[in-house]
Amino acid sequence: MYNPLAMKLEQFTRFDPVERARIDELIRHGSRSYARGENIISAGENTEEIHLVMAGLATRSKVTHDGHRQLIAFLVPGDLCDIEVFILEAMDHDVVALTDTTCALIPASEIKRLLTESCNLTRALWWSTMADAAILREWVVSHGARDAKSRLAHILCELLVRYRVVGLGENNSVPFPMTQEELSDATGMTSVHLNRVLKDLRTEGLVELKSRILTIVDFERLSEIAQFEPGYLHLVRTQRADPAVADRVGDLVLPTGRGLFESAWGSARQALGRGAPHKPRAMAS
Amino acid sequence: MYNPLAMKLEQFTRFDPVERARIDELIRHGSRSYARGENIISAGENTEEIHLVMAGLATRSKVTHDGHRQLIAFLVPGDLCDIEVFILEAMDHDVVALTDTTCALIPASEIKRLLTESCNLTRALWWSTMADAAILREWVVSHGARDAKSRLAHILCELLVRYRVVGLGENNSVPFPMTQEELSDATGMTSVHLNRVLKDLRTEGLVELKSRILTIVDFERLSEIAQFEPGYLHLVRTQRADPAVADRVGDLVLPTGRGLFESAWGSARQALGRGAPHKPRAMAS
DNA sequence: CGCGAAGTTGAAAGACCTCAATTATTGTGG
DNA sequence: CCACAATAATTGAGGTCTTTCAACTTCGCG
Repeated sequence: MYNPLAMKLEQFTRFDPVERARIDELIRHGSRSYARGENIISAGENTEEIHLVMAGLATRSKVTHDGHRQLIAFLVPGDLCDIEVFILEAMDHDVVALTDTTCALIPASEIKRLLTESCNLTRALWWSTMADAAILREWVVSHGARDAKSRLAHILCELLVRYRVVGLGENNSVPFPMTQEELSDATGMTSVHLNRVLKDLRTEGLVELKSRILTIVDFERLSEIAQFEPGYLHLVRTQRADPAVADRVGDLVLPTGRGLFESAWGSARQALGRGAPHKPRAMAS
Repeated sequence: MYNPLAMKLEQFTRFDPVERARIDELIRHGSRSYARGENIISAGENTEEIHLVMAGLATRSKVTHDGHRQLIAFLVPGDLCDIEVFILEAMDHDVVALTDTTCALIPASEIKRLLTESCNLTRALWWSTMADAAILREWVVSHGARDAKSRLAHILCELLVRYRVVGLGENNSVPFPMTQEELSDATGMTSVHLNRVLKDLRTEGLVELKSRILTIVDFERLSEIAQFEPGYLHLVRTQRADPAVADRVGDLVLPTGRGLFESAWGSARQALGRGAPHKPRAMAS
């Protein structure tokens, strides 16, 4: 059974069979499908069931007072939509299906039970929310400090890596069902300008985007333009992590030797005596 | 003893004397001072002690490949700098003192113990990280969907409220030790442009900013320009919260009746049968 | 009082937006 | 399977917001 949540959490830790069974159990309590454009959760709601994206693509979004919509995050399979309602009184934003999307519905009580029963799973869930926050920080950097081209390139790199982590997409292609208008709401520019910038990336032979499939032709150059340093995704494959999991995204490697998980602070970690990050094998595009 | 962490967490829950003593204990394990400009934590580090800002002002920051610095968050007294190193392998950004700052050093073991001992305190800490993430989301909205003037106004409103929560500042004035250059790195514009936009706010009689004190002269109009809806800060004062705590920020009320904690989804919550949010008393500026 | 850092201002260039029209693509009913 | 409508993508021209560069002024502090 395809369990993207488990695949994602395995980026952080290794599960024993009991824990793994526990995660599989989580997604068996029911599911629901949402049509494209439908709200999965709306601001102000406080659901009793946690939504886990199983298939499709969703987004967090807010609309400003003057009608400008801003997408705040993408939710790919394996992402939890609303774990915050555990603690916060209500959602402060909408979660919208960007394409037909199905979510597993996890009763809040199940999560609560898990939090009291398994330390390892609790840590994994915590990691998940912290990794989400790290992505959010990078979005702030993108929007505040990068120009349109770099910003677009960065978001494409992010999506590629995140899809690959949950086993979706082949080679350097991933599903890309959203419209340019939606992509422009994510990158904080007009759809007209996005179209022009995207055209630039296309004519430079960096990406292809047709029939809802994004193909990154030249990941190395694109990630240079994006200043994409995957370390912020915190996909650490520690000693706890399964080597087989590591291989799942292993071919996303910059031929220059800057691997997916090698980041700007690799040297710092070495200095701290924790060793350099694992360097996956290089491989042709 | 001034304990800004407790003051902040009391926005979310009420503590019994034992819990309160536990929080006071946390900040008694030692402290350290940092000069302005000094790194409190650097990217790549993985500290054994959690840093809690007790006085001063700090910021999370990242520097892009082309040398552009982006501030990602402000850390006021009561904010935890690096609770993520519990879970993540290493910090993915720097935490820098914007003015002379002192931090309490909380041994990680103390936090761990707290997490296993007190359910209420665990929830409170979790709330704290989720409220931080909510602020981050609003920063993305600000940078992606608001123009320079609105963006600046928004960040000033945020700082005012957050300072007030921990009992700092009087009336509508708060400490504001950062330079315009640093503020421009936060708002994602050049210092030149920031200077002009700030001048506009000043000449319109909305704010005053001199000798490191920010005074918000007309909070109502400023928050209109900012489209500031304080609900995103999740400073819910539930039944668990102490009314005395509520009063601490209670005078930050928009004279029009849109209170500090009333947000766009007030009506939605009502429709869901959970009642309207608590409406603090209105009061003159 | 003098020095360095921070704040302020002007003018011109560049990035991005707006508006509007055109073309391509997708989905649907016959 | 095709025709049609609706949606999405593309392009052009001109305007606005923001940046760049450089000079100048003010402030803080020894």
